[in-house]
Amino acid sequence: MDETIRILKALSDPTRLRIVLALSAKPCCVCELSSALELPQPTVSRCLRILRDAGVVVTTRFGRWIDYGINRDNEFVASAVEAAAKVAKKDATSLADKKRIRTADRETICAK
Amino acid sequence: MDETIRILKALSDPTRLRIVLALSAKPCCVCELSSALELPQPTVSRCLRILRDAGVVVTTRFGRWIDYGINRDNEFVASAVEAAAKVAKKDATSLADKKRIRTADRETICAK
DNA sequence: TTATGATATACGCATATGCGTATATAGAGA
DNA sequence: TCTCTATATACGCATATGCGTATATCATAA
Repeated sequence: MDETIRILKALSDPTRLRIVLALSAKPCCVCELSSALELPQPTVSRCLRILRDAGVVVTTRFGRWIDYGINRDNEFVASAVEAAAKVAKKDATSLADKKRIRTADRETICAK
Repeated sequence: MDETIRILKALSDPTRLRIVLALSAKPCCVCELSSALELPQPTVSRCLRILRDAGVVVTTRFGRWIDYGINRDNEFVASAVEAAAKVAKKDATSLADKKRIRTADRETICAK
């Protein structure tokens, strides 16, 4: 139950839920999120740390980047994210975020 | 999305989730919850206020008591509670709570 | 092995949260 | 209408949380 609370707590912050919903569209790295959601890099990094500690997201390294993705292996996470994504289909911010995430290209973003 | 955040925030507290899981077994009043979960009455009342404001629970008056129940009309609430209940099936506290809730009798509790 | 760049952490601050204790309110029943 | 009692709120306190700014870390690519 403690784990469930930690997951709910992690999801119950606007910035973090925004990130989670973006990740549910496509796994991506800190810089892509930071760019697409227009959030400072430390903010994104901190949010992801909390989400990771709670077991909401998992990481995979791809060369110089670390990809974050939804931890669908966790049943509770999977159903909670799915339920939230359903609601988010009517949310302008989330829709715009997803669009920008899909077209985000880290080669371009990071080469600056 | 704001509503979703409010629901998640309301659920992401141990005491409140405990109450919600108990209510998912049987709608009941403040004094029954207070007695069955062994929590001070103001604590239960405050928790229920927050859950109600968030739209997680709804109230019905029955004579001198006010029954609180899960607001299953809200899709997100319904799926979140269902998912949490699934996890709670393996939780000792929650199982014990439910058992006490089912046998709780407010006539006895309140007549003291 | 070193430099670069992606990611993570530290620190400080303002705000939010949860609870215990005491007290108020409001509706049912007489 | 008045009383009783189930429920709600007030207040104070200790703790937790989120973010901006600055800086540290560390794996990769050269």
